Amino acid sequence: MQKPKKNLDDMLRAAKLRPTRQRVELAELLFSKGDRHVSAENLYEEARKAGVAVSLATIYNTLHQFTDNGLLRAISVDSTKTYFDTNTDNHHHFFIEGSNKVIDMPSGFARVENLPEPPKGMEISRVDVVVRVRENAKRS
Amino acid sequence: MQKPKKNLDDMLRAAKLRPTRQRVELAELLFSKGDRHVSAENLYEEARKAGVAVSLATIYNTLHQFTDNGLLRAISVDSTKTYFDTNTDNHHHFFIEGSNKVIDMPSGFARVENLPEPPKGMEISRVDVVVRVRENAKRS
DNA sequence: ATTTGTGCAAATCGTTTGCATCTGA
DNA sequence: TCAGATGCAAACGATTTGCACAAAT
Repeated sequence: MQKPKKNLDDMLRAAKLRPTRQRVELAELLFSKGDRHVSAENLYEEARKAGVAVSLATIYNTLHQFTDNGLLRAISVDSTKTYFDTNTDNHHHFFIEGSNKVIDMPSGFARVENLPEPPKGMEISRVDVVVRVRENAKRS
Repeated sequence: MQKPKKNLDDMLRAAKLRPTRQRVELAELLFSKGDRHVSAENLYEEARKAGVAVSLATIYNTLHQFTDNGLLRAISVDSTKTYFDTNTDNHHHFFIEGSNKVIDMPSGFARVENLPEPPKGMEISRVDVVVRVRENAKRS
């Protein structure tokens, strides 16, 4: 289910964030088009194209605030960039080596079985599965 | 150094790398103490303390060469740093949030079931599982 | 009016690169 | 010898930060 635009303000308020112009506009970009994976640079470009005036610093701030407040999820694959996932449900990812792309795996797939006990005094906060894929070896 | 390094030399040769002084000494640091996870900065420090003369650039080069040749494995958890694992077998990791530590999970644990088909034209190169853990919420 | 957020540029941090100099086979 | 390695410093790219200004409540 999609987060309707009417409720962007509420969504932000619920996340204890003031619905400022930038945050609302970025939220709209992020949450009105289905699940996505964006990098800061990405979103910055997109905002520019959409005529949304925001600085890169604010993009970073906003992405982190959204993440800290559960609106986004940061995913770390092996590129040097951080990607943010608008889908905060439990699901995993494909990572395309070479093009450094991240693709959602349909949820329900890649269940992890037989987890060991976490170290003493620790609790599991999250389990991430990244399936690295590469182009099939070509034998033309 | 008294202990013959013949085995290290051979390991490097087998990996198609010239057994230079730096590479042999770094290999010794890396592979003579059981499984470890090091960052470039880490290893640099350790080398310095051990009186091994290497530049940071060479550390990076060496880590990557070792990785490219199957002696090491790069792991990416969500910190901004890259860690290298001396255990190249199939196994997964705990990541301690807060202290950014990486811990090996005994191999055989964390089997991933029900993997979806990779995208068309792609083949799976590796499956990584990272179990993020944090200190238990204290309820005292 | 206060508090909180934003923009900009400079600063940081991990990592990479260019290039002159060495070194192992 | 001489291709391949190394060291250094400068270059880099992503991200963060300091601080004056602007906007939300």
